[in-house]
Amino acid sequence: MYVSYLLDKETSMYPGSARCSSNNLPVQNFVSTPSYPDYMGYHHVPALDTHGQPAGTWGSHYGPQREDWNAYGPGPSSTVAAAQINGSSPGQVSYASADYSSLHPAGSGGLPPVDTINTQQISPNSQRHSSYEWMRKTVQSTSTGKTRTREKYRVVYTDHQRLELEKEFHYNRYITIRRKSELAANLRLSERQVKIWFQNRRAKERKLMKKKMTHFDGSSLGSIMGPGQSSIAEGSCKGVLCLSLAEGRVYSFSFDLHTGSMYSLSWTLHIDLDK
DNA sequence: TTGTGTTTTACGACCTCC
DNA sequence: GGAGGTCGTAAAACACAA
Repeated sequence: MYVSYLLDKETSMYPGSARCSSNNLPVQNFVSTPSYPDYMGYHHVPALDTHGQPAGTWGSHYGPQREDWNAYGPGPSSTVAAAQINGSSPGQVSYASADYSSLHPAGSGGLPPVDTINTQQISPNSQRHSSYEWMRKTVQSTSTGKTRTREKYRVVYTDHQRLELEKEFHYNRYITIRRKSELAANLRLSERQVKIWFQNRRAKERKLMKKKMTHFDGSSLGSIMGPGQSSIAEGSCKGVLCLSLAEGRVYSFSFDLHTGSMYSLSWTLHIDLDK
């Protein structure tokens, strides 16, 4: 098990999204990249790769929940529970998907009938969606043949869906086919939606990292450095040094060569508690 | 309230890999 | 050839200042 500690003296460098300020569940503020500046260095833990197991909770997959996530209430303890508490909006419920249909054949006992779910019970966001009948089917919206929903083409995922996706992403930036299937079933999304969400999430991370690097010295460092590597941006007085001082411990220092003093310090510590 | 900028879903084009 | 990757982009959803 890895424990990651993050210290960032320049918090302004990684402002959290204020997007959810009106929500009770500011999901992105604790799981998005800004909160994990060393996301790219997050190590996959094979020992915990129990993705082949039946879909369960974050806890069962990854051990104890992060304290940060407690505010979001207990995670689903089973597929059914997930469906019951994920606050699936009418939008998700009604989403027409071949993947979803294959996972949830009519009459199967896995999930309660859509109509029996109180879709307003968990997510504050759900209140935003009054009616999504338009999502029941897609139409060829344009002469180009593009498949779009009748009037709109994008649903807003519930906080719970985002949370679970973020947790999965935090664990592994690339989702396995099996895990994708489980997650899709748990969150009542199609596998395609999960796949695209991960693609978009990786794109977001790259964007943030690029932004971070640009902010760092006014020019891109070009790549993410691994342990033992260092880099000084050309024409810049600032640099970054990544050191692997001890097995399992990675320190990343940012410094200002102009003054010779640290202008900021951030480090990440990975400890393999199983060793 | 409204205008504007940002973020979030979703898609198409193109590429690589098996 | 299909699946899944990145990249770029459209448009809805959202936040927030004026």
